Amino acid sequence: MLTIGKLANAAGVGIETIRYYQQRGLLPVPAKDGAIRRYPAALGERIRFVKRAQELGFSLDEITDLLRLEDGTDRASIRRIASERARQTKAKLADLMRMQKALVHLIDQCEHADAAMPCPIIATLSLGPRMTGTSRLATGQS
Amino acid sequence: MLTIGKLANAAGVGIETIRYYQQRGLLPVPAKDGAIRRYPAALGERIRFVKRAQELGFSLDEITDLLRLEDGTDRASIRRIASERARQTKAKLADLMRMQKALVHLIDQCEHADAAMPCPIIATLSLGPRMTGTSRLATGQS
DNA sequence: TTAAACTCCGTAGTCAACCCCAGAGTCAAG
DNA sequence: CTTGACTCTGGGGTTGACTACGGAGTTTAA
Repeated sequence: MLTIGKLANAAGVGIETIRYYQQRGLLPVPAKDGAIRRYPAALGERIRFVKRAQELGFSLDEITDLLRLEDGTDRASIRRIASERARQTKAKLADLMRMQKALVHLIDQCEHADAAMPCPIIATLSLGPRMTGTSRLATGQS
Repeated sequence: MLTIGKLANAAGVGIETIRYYQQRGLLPVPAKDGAIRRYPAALGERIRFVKRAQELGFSLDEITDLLRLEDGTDRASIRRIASERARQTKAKLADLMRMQKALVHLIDQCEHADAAMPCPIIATLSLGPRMTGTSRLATGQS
């Protein structure tokens, strides 16, 4: 049994992260032992589960779902969550690739265009997207 | 000269977006004509400039800089901003590609693994990243 | 002329995933 | 028994790009 600080340290996160995960229902809030709560060391694994899932792009909401399926028996549900993530990652990839292509193209044009002309980057932004790909790019961030 | 509503409509944004851009210094605040401000129709172009730059992934801060270089004469500065954006986009692309690759791999494993075994997706998240790529993935979103 | 629609300005809320702080209490070492 | 490191609870702040709200004044169409 660890104090919250030791647990945080062992799992490589901040204390606030643990408290936040408790609020979100990702981690249990253990009963108090006196005035202070004691955490099973095994919770470190759970925290690392969350962190690893985050590295794959899962949101805490999705990870909450994954944790409910943690026994690994409902593979269809798990796959559904992972597939949805893969789908969204793929979409974002497509967006970014279009952006990257357009950027590289513009920079290249700017480098090789006549020095007397106004900058092709500004010109393109001013006049509208007559760029290499035409489809709508995501405006948002995420 | 347009009212703010007409300008917003013409530029395809909400009124609040215009006010926000004014706060950020992306758009001027015209003097009042009586109790109401009137906007030159040409500001629509400026708004569309911002929106197009956003589609390429530029932040409003970067766009503020681009607007200061709007005359297109300082091509080196413009290229520096665009190149930095291209660099970051590229980095994010690399991250996303690693994620995507890992996800697809896991989903595939889950689909083809012995039904008696626990789900490989959960197993991988539980045991640690022994995945196809080893480098650190961005934890954040953005 | 009166009602609807619009404008002004400022503030506050949204989303995600935390981080930081204050003040009081508590625990372990010396 | 004191000191200092830790914990508790509750709150607010951060980032980016907005969106929503409220109440008062104003303009415009019927």
